[in-house]
Amino acid sequence: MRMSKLFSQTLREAPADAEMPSHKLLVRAGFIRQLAAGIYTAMPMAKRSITKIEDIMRDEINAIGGQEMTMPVVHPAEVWQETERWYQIGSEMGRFKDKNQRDMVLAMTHEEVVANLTRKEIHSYRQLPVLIYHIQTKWRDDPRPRAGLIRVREFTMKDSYSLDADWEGLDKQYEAHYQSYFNIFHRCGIPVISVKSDVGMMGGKMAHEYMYLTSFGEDTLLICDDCGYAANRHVALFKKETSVKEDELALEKVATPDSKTIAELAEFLDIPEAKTAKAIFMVADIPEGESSIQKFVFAIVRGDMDLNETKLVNALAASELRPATEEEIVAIGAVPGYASPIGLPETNDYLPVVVVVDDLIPDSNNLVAGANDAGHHMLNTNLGRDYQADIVTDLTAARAGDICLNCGGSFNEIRGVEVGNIFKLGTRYSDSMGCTFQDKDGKEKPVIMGSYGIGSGRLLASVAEEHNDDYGLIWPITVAPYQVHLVVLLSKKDGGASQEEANLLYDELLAEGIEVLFDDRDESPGVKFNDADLIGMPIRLTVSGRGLEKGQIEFKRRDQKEKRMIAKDEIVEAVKAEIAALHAEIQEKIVEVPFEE
RNA sequence: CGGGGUGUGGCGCAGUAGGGAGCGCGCUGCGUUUGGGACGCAGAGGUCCGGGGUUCAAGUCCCCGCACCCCGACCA
Repeated sequence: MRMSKLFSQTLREAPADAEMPSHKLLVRAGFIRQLAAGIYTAMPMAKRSITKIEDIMRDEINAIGGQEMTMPVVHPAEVWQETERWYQIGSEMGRFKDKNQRDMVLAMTHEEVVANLTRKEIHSYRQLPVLIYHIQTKWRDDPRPRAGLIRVREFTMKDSYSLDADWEGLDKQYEAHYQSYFNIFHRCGIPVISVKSDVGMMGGKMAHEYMYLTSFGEDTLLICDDCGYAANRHVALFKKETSVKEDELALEKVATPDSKTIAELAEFLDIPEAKTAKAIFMVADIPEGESSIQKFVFAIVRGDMDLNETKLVNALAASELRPATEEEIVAIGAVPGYASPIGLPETNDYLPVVVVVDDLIPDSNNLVAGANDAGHHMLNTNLGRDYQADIVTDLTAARAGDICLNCGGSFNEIRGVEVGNIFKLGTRYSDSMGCTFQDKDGKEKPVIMGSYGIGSGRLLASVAEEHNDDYGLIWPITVAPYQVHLVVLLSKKDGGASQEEANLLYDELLAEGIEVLFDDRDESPGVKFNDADLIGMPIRLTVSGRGLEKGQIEFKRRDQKEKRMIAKDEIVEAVKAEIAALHAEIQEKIVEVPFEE
């Protein structure tokens, strides 16, 4: 490709709205352009990289038996109603009506379509197992798109779906993906770890996320350096230090002016935060058949702990959970800032109340809690005696320094970007959509499903995030839009010899099947070199009068400082050898990763 | 959805006290230059986010919207 014809330009300065290095560089280098919040165009060079990433995905998924297809982006609402996700998912789902006023959905993912196909196509155990996949656009109207391509609303994802006759089959396909996903990320040049995750809106039995670790990541992970336990903060389990059980003391109401927060309260009473009970108020939607009921949730954790909302959602089997407003707190008869389940009216006109208590509370007695009276708290509150819980379960979020449940080591907290995930769906979709087959024994059984996704744009951004320096991007050979950046330095002195030589070399490289970006623009050397560094192709060749005097061409790897002068008639071979070497370097990173439950 | 911020040529920004729409880069033409974002000369390019209002006069003051960014919530 001649840069003089390339449909994209580099920018000297990044737009003010970019913060992450990958975002700034992808924009500056001319790879991406924004159309609206979370909606981007992939410019020609980004498109080439994405195609390479997707070809790696194809290669790996084909290798474990995948069959590529294409499923629609627009779905009739009916299939989403059948699985009830039409009702469970809120504003994140793109909905519109077609010209006949039929409800339609923009695909967020494709379980419904797969299930719809499965029930039509799969009738016998003889047709199983199956692995199908496609690479397709998704729309998720995220409340807060951010960080360039990392978190967007419209994106392309490779999603595969496994169909099996039994659970052992699912395990096999799940574990095959487990390794093949590592291969995909390693071939793209990024290190990842797998962590246990919440199943979220997908439903199902087991899930892993693949995390690319970076301080700019949006997910918080807890990692035990001792035993290797790694989990998303949403689900991380940890060993709670139980307090020594004390004798129950008498309930006592005390004045605690201006002590609305736990910190203020502990300070005022001069007690540790662990001796207080923190109440968090939420309103939950809990599905019941095709509709759902709202409940007011009173969540209680010890004052020194944080509520983990994912754990709360799972405990309630809620479809939505949001903080309660002050008005709502008042409406159930509690006093904001001084609320607790003690002395709440039995009934209220607003919503039914559910009290959910962390499993540390039954062992922690004589805690200070709100008195439901402005400026007052209760001393020595005890679960069971002073108030009752509807649910007692693990509700708290693990933090750095917490104790690993497996080995007693302590957790580190790190940030990561989720670049892929795998789910054991089980029969969640088969049951609701009636995907059954006749087994060997003649009985009708539900198809066992799994689903596995990787976003290609997010992966591209992660590669850019991993591979850059102060001057620009540094693409791994497997993902680079072009393998070689050919620069010609123009000079009138040489009578156009450099230009002529560069043209010849360009044609020769192309004839050898090498992908070349040729900077044939009438620009000064500084501009060309800076652009070459910014765009970041793995190999740079420079044709100039200076080198040609000795019959040589300059050769430089983007990820290395040294430059080499190579004889003109050896340059093509040298480039081919270096490309092979770069591939070999990537190849070394592709390793087997033992599957961990 | 809460909190914070920003909207002025393509990009980055300035715009004092309410009165002239500017600067740097980029872009066009001509010339000189050519190994790390060159130089000279001449140019083009603006609904100052939108809508109301105040005023003789609004980029600037007031009201109402919208968009985008950041933190949180949520989410793959």
